[in-house]
Amino acid sequence: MTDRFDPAVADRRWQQRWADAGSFHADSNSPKPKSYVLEMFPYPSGRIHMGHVRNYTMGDVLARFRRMQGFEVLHPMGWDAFGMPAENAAMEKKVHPGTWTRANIAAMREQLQRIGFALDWSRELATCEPDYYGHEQALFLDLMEHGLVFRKESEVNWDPVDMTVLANEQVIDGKGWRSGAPVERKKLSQWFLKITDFAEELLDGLKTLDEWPDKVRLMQENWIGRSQGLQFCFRLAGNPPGGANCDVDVFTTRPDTIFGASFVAISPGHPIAEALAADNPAVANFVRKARAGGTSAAEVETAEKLGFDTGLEVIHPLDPDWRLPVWIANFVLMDYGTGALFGVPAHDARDFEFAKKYHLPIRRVVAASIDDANAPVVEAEGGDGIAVNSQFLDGLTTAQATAEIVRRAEAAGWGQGKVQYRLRDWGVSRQRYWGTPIPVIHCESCGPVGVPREQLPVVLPEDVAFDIPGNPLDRHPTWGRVDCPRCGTRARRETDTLDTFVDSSWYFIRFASQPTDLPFDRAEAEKWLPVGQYIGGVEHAILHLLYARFWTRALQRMGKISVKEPFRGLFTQGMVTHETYQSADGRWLNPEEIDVGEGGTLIERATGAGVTRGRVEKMSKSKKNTVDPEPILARYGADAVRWFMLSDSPPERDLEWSEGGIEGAARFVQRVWRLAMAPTGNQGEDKALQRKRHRTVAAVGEAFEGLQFNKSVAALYELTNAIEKAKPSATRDESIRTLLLLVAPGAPHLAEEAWAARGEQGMIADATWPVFDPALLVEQEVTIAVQINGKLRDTLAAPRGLPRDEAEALALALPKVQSQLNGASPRKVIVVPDRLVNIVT
RNA sequence: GCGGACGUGGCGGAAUGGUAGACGCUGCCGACUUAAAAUCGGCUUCCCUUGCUGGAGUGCGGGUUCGAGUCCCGCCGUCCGCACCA
Repeated sequence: MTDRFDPAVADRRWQQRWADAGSFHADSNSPKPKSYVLEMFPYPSGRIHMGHVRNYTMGDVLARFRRMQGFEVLHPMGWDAFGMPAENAAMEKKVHPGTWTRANIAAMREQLQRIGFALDWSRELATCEPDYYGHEQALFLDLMEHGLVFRKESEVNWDPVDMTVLANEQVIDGKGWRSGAPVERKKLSQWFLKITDFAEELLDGLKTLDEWPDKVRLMQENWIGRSQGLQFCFRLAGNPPGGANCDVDVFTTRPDTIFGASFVAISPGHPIAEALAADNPAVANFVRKARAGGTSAAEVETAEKLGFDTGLEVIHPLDPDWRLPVWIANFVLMDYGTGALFGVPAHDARDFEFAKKYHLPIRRVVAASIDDANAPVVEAEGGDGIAVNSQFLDGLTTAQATAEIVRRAEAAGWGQGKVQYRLRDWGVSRQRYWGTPIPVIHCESCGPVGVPREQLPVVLPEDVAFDIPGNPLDRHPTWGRVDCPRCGTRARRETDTLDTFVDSSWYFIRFASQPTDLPFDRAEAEKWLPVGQYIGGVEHAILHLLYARFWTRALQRMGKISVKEPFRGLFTQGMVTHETYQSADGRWLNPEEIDVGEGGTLIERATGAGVTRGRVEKMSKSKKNTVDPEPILARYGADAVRWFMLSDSPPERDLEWSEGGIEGAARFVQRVWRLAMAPTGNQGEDKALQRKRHRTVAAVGEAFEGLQFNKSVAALYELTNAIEKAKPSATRDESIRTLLLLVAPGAPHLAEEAWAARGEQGMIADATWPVFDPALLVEQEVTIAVQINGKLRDTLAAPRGLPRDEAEALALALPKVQSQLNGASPRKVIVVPDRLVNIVT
């Protein structure tokens, strides 16, 4: 028997055995209870990074734990394989995006297998393959047929050099992130999914997700942004009474401040503004200027409020003689509410700033009490209070006044209560090649028509070139030329592709069931769904998780599936971080570029200049602080790397990579191995160790249930320490066996190798999770703390269940207590059985 | 600006209102060894002290309680999300 565990041999051996035995194959027809464990699937960038390793190790531990508990486990893996990096690679390296992507997938699959994850590779999928995206196209057609898809002109960030639409994150200081060209705003006809139809449902559904982090639920709640208010109409002054009864529609959450209005502001994109701009150069000029402003947070923060007085006036709905000027203002958003608002400078910070600048009236209509009606307004007061200077509302609370105005507006017909959402419909058009083709054909006479289902999948053409910017699908000579499926005349294929977030909105359903002729088989998918535990980065807290929830609900509404929420449990894990180094002139440096100089100072090898130790940050190429998992795996083996990922930090927090940490994990692997190699067949019972064993089984199981892997590691270290200190006994042999079972989810190769070496039957991957006896969890001998006035003075050993009065007597008899009391008798004695005695003087 | 989380040794972090610092990392001392590695034993919150005893201690200031890292109030700091959403 070797005295060292050799991962170089053992890792491969067991990975092969598991594969040969099909150990992690998920059987949909198994009679066992089902458990679906899923980690967010990776983008195939080319190499696995430490973040992946941490994410997938957590899921793997849970999956293996569930199997040992007797569940039929679905733990699949796939590839979020469409997206821009493949096209960038195509442009830079002259390789086809598909070639690049598939090579990356092959490399990363190999890396994942090298770490020994318990994955069902038979269900592997890649979103860039027609056998995946073809089904997605079918689902898109379903959504179209149910009225959940529409086409709309919308403004996009357009990069005129790369000839493509950019996401907001890709616009840096007003310039395209790749080309550096100033980004233009351009109106394009784009495809949208009606996620706003589900706003209320998605919001309400959050309440049912009690296994999600509060933080994520709150973020989604804010993102959906429900607000209740009043939508009402202003009539333009001078319009004939019999004309249109609504000229300017506005929305407000503060109807109670209606008597504080001093202007109406409309967005530069508002139809009235556009109409005025059409024949008034001054207006056109202003509109152009107002729209030029950037959308970044910093620009918005510092942007000056700009306004243009149109000269138009509207009539106050509650006073026909009261006229309000209509301004065009740059801070009014066209795509929220109605694109118009009434300004109440006294009670809204933006309106206040605007009114100050353009010398508009500032009129208090809310005060702390009716007596403060004429208190000066020095800054906008947005809070609730008592209505003042508001005619019939005077004296009412904000809530009462709001209700009263809504009631009157509805009764008189000039407005009505309304719920407004911040959530926008989901624009899914991308002017890119490497994505799912939108299955639509544009016909001159029939309009956009869905591709007939028998023609699916609409496959991306392979013969494309990336030597010139823009979407190769647009300039492909034949791909776009098709006949209209409805009238047969010459038509044109849609060349936009779908946002890759669509691909990731249903992959977890396809994992559960993958027939060839359908996106999924309902009955089979429902055996597994919802995902029991989903694990991924918090950066997806909003977009991906919201889109997947929407998609699932849309499928449910269309009668394709009965689950409403795709992910029952969600866990957002922290990042893997590492220290950083910067040169004197601010360049990030690799640790290899640094020498340690005299007195421990850091010196840049190339220049001899000083180096500063930067903050510990998320591993990233730009900060040069990445650690490639591959050489670490080669050096320490899969189990040590897995173990380190579980140790040290609570999983929801960041984990700092350290050499010491991985060394410690590797050391533990060898300690367990040495224990496992100890001779068996010993006699005798060790009661203390027996209790420790049972307590550890309980503690590790509980920690796994709560995904508190760092606590499971600590408990296992304690058990290991206890076994090492114990003398040989039958209990000790049994404890070592238990240790292997408990370690198996985290360090499976070690556990298998030791299991086999000890002559145990079968693979430990198929073993049953140990049970514990609750009666053995409590010690029979307890240590009771003895306090005087809450300060610890001594302890005393006592049998468990010692009566209160006996505990009190024992405590009072202690010499230390006697000397502290100095003859005085205690005023009061608090006894907590088996825990403590507190003597109050 | 709005919303949220967090603050405990040299470091990562444990602690149902009941012995703060489990467990790990680092460091120091010792054993084994020709030596090194590996391994094993011990110490490692701070202050006074030879040691024992003692005192202080969970960001800061108050409060509730026999008892507070934990609960309440007010500050300070760090991090995260959203952001002209009417």
